[in-house]
Amino acid sequence: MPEQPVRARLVDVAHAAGVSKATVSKVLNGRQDLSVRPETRRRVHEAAETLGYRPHSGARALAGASTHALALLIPALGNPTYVTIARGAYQRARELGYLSLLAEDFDGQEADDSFNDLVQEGRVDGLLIASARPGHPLLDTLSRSPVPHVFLNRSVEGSGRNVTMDVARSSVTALDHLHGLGHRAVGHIAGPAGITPSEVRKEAFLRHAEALGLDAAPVASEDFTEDGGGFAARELLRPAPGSARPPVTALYTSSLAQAIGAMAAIRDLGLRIPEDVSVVGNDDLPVAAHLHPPLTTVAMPLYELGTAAVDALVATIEGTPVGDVVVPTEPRLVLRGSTARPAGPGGTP
Amino acid sequence: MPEQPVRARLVDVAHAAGVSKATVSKVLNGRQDLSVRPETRRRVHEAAETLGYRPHSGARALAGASTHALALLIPALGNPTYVTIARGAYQRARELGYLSLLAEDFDGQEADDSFNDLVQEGRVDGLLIASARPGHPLLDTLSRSPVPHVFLNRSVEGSGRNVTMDVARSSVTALDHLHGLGHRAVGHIAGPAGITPSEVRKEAFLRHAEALGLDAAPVASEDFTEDGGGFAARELLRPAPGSARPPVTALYTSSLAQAIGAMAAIRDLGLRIPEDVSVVGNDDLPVAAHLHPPLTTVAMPLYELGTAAVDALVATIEGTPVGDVVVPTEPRLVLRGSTARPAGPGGTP
DNA sequence: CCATCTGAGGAAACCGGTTGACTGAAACTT
DNA sequence: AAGTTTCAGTCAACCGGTTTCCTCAGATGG
Repeated sequence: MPEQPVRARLVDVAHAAGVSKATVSKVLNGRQDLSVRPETRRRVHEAAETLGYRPHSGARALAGASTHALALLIPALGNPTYVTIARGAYQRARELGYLSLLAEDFDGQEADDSFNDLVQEGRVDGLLIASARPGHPLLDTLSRSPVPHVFLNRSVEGSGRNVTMDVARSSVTALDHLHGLGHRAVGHIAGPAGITPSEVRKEAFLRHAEALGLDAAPVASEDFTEDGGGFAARELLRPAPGSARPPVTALYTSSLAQAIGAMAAIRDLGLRIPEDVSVVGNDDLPVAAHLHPPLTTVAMPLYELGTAAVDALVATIEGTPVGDVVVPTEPRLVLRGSTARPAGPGGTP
Repeated sequence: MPEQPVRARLVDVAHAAGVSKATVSKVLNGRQDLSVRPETRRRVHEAAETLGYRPHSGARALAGASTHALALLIPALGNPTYVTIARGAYQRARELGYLSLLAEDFDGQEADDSFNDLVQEGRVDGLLIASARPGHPLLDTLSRSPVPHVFLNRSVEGSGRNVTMDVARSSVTALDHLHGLGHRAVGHIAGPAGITPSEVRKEAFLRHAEALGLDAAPVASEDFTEDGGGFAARELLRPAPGSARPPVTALYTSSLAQAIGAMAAIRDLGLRIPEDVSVVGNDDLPVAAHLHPPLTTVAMPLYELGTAAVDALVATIEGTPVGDVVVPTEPRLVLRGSTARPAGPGGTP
């Protein structure tokens, strides 16, 4: 039976290794302000190993050191985008000796619940915040409190703590694809106003649409949900007065959920995908391949966003903040069945 | 400025209220082994309030008391089923003065990572385990360790710690619906073998199929994923040698993801939903309404499962375990467009 | 009138780590 | 040979709570 029924404590390890608590603590934490013989060091590690020693996080935190825990605050658990981010964060945190916890920071919540529960009660050393939005009470709290934190995905201008992806590039990638297929009128279903990636994606879309010389590039802003996507799709596809056909031949959405909602709406309108309307979604998640038709998406480096955010946060915790970071991996187009050449006046191929 | 930049500690509250640390601790924890004047009690609460006092969880844990935190272990973050469960758990935990953390307990992980990180390091008082499966290393660890825990959704026979839903009833509900529409050959896409709700659902399906006198009730077991559902659907719909049409007119799936995969497969086979094949899924989540066609589901009381599990765990932590629990709320049929009368030899309506 | 009881609250040990100051021995200086 | 460094590690205070005895004043009892 290799494991003890009771937790091994620091003094147990010290006793087993024949040294003092202080020595064990310093050795295990790899402090260099102490000189130990290699042989002693080895004995300590060995004793810790065989006893299955794990430091009590509370005791550590109390003693002024770190809890070695971080928390990732996400706006909606149900949004699969964050699953990938969370996995990246968890994995990287583990590699750095931290534990990454997950908390939903939803709107209905009391102002600072998560902050109080996690930070005020001393459970974590820092926050990865993916739920920032203008006016979020948390932002105010943070400005008055010295807790290390970074913003990921949704950034806060001027904070110098933003970890983001090249969202503008994703609009360019999507538009290039549609343009290459022959589309000359493309609608964009954007996310809510005020949320950074929404804004950036939208502006990049408009800019690149102009650069490509598109005939039309209307935008509708809605929630990141299925309903939002459906609603926006109906708006963008409504024929102009006097016309019989929709003003655009393709839609590019801000989220995968919006794409799902948009596809349902398109069909409700009696239109076919991709024959009448092509659809490109953002974020490549497993479900995209199982839609009908399978959805062409722009795959964002979500996993890397998680790892990069942890790197930035840990650096901040350790006193060497790194400033704003943009994940270097470029968005990548994943081609599936929801996009095709438009059936223009020129005739179907 | 109502909030201090630095955390208020117990002694600060004590000082502000003009009493000792001991008194504050006892008053705030509502211990009755101490008699205090109502007026003193009021002063203490008031001081704690104005100082925004929050006890340091680590200090608490160290002093032998509880951390007031629980962890919910789920097998897959991406599975939206658990989102609803997690919300129920979080909310109920909060009402009981606990914090519910979320951890993914995935297969690729080192044997007992979550256990070590959360329990061994003293971060939580108990575990809500939704990721049990036969042979899971965690089960072994738990049997050697006295950590309070309950199993939810997936149960462990004989543990006396299972919190489940009336899964058998969901099969009955689904079958009754299909039978009522006139279906006489229904296939069931079950979950993996060995996982309790899968087994129970499958057996209830077979039993009730026999009770209804169905002509055929084949079952295919696959993963809870889209791919699993697609694979199983192809198998169940394969015409018998010498026949041209599928052997069943309806499919009942174990998970929502399976239903999505099955729908894609059905269409790939050139069949229509619901004209050729009706589909009923388990678990009613937002996306079900946005599929094409919208999916008829059996809504399980997931939120209640989360709250009930927390109730059971907290009871266990406080020394009064409650034994196995079945959530009383009954599964409910949510009628949408994926089910219809079968187009039998008797002709389409 | 002194002993006892009860109500209201306090003193201090303790939980398991971390950390800066300190010590004893050996090695090196001069 | 005495003083100074360096090495290798130890001591003990401290973090912020909880909990187990205590104490002390006033009320009660005989």
